[in-house]
Amino acid sequence: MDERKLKVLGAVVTDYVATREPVGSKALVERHSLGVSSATIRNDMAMLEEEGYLVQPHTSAGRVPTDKGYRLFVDRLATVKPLSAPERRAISSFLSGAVDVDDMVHRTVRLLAQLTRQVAIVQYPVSSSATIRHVEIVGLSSDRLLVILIDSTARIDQYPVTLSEHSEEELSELRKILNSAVGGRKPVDADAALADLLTAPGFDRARFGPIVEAVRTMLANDPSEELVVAGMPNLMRYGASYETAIMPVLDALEEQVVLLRLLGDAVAEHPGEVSVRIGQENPYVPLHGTSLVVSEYGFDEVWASLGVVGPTSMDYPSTISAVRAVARYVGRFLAEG
Amino acid sequence: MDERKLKVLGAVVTDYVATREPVGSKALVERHSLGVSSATIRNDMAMLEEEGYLVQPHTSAGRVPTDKGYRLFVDRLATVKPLSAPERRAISSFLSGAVDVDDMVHRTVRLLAQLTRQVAIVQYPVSSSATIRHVEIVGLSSDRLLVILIDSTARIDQYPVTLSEHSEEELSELRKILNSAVGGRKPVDADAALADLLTAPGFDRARFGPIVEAVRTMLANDPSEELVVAGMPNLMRYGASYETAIMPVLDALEEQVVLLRLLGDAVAEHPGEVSVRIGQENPYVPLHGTSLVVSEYGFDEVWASLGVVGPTSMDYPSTISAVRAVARYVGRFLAEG
DNA sequence: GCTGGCACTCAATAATCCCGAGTGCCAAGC
DNA sequence: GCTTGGCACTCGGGATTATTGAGTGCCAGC
Repeated sequence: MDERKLKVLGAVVTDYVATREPVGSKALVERHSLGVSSATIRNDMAMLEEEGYLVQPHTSAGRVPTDKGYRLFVDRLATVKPLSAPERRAISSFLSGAVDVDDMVHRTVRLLAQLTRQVAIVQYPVSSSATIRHVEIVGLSSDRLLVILIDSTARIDQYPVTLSEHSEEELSELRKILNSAVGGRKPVDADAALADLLTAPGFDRARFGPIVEAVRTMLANDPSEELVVAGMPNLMRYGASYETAIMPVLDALEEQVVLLRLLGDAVAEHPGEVSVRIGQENPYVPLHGTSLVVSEYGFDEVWASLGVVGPTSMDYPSTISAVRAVARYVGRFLAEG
Repeated sequence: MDERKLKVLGAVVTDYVATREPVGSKALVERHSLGVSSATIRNDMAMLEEEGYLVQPHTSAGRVPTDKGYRLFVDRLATVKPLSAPERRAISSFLSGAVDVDDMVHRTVRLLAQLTRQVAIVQYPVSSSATIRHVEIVGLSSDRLLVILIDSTARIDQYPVTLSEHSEEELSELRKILNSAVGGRKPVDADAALADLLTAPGFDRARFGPIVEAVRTMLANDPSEELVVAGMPNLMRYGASYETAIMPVLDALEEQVVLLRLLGDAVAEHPGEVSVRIGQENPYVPLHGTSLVVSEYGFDEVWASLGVVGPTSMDYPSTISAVRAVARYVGRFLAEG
């Protein structure tokens, strides 16, 4: 592809993203030093349109990039736009205040939404090597208990159980049994151990079964299937119409399953780097009008993904670098514990 | 005030809420059986306008209720609109699935947003009689500990602490000390007990001080200052302009302090019932274009508030009864544990 | 292969017209 | 003294038309 044509495409994308209005040949030569006249640019643009990188909303209007155009722009033109020093500081200080993983995820998603001014999504980090650290049983009242599960990544889960007439000794005994059954094990193994325990001779299943089941329920909770979303108000920033642009995104955001698959797919395609899905490249039809910018994050055996959803006419260089930077910082933060 | 004039005001409010368009005398006699002619209605409407209950957006247009008009409507006319059976079932089943307080708050706020199709806000319930139930210390790795605090309402808080070279015996000992210091106590008393503990002879402050401080930090976390918001997308439902209607609400929702005060004020004014703040009655200026419908909820010594924010032209009867119903159901749910 | 020139297109803006919903007022009627 | 039908009047908003100008494609000349 012609050197100048690439430059023209880049200029069209940049201007369109900035103004959100079709850009014409004259405006282009004025705003960019292309060294040729507008007539030449017109010819180039006509060719770019033939090749499917640009379209005219209507005759006698400027050009707008197509998904294909954005794609080429992202692949060949988008130079990484380094974050400003204040932005780096903001990321760093925002995240360093996090007190636990839960807090970190929430801080991250808000940070990302604020940085990119778009809708941000963060998946809970999941450690393939997480092990159960402790099971605790606490009496709340005469017949209500709270069963608590803690894993090596400081994740805590709780589940209420009703059990009449229990003594502190009983609970203490049960606590020991449970901890020796699941302590240090991975969730799957711990679950198997509990299944064995239920049928073990001498175990009072009728009485303590519910507690064991509570633990098994919590073991089955997979944090990697949780995600947090922020920045929905940013959707309104674009004058986009409710029907065509906002509703589909809102719907998609409700469907955690869909989002998880989208994130997973994107990450799988370009592991280790920021991956971009533009408009129709998206496997989920209602989001054909929007783009995803996704990255995985984590360290060692703890990995998950994060990203943003926005209009195809987003500022890719900035968004990509923001997503990348946040992913790196969060990874580093996780590594430091 | 004249019987018929009240009826006219009510009809104007109802029609305006339904259509969002100024309502005229003719449409009024057609849609409501008022038993008089449009000319008479015109006279009544002119008087209502003089008295400040209605306004004309411009000459030769229908009338629109003022804040004062809505106020009279709410105070004197709004008959409680009972919820439909399906709605009751929805509330009941939606809430009964809640597994703990945290879950319940989230379910409640989503339920309320869905029911009223507006932005819902729920404050975390706070029990003035909550007592500390248990302190647990769990080792995560050789130098990382997790300190966990559980109270009688099943609320769990966690805090990470770094402590090199600790033995299981040490921790066990410390656990006993801490639990006997705070167990069964209210947060304030527990905090005092820990303050004493820190200066007690024989306590290795240099070594265990950070753990005690972690507990004290958690004791200071006041859940009543937390709130959850849902239904922001509903803001877009009204064709309201971004600048005048949406931005102020979004801003307000970011300011937890403001929201807490608004909820508190509203509840304080009408304890025990649903209170309504219409437009300019609102002490917070940016929300002068919106109304709040708020109720307290809880049982015994556990109380908090919940409510919705919406345009002044909301459907007050439905909204009020939805808020009331949800508040009652949640209160009942809390009472049942 | 680039450029200036030129005729052409067409969305968006402005200008204009027109309609009818809605009003206020009044005189007549119950 | 209310209520009512009648009537002249107002004026926002929708439809229609005119105007503008940014932008294009094409072409002949450099």
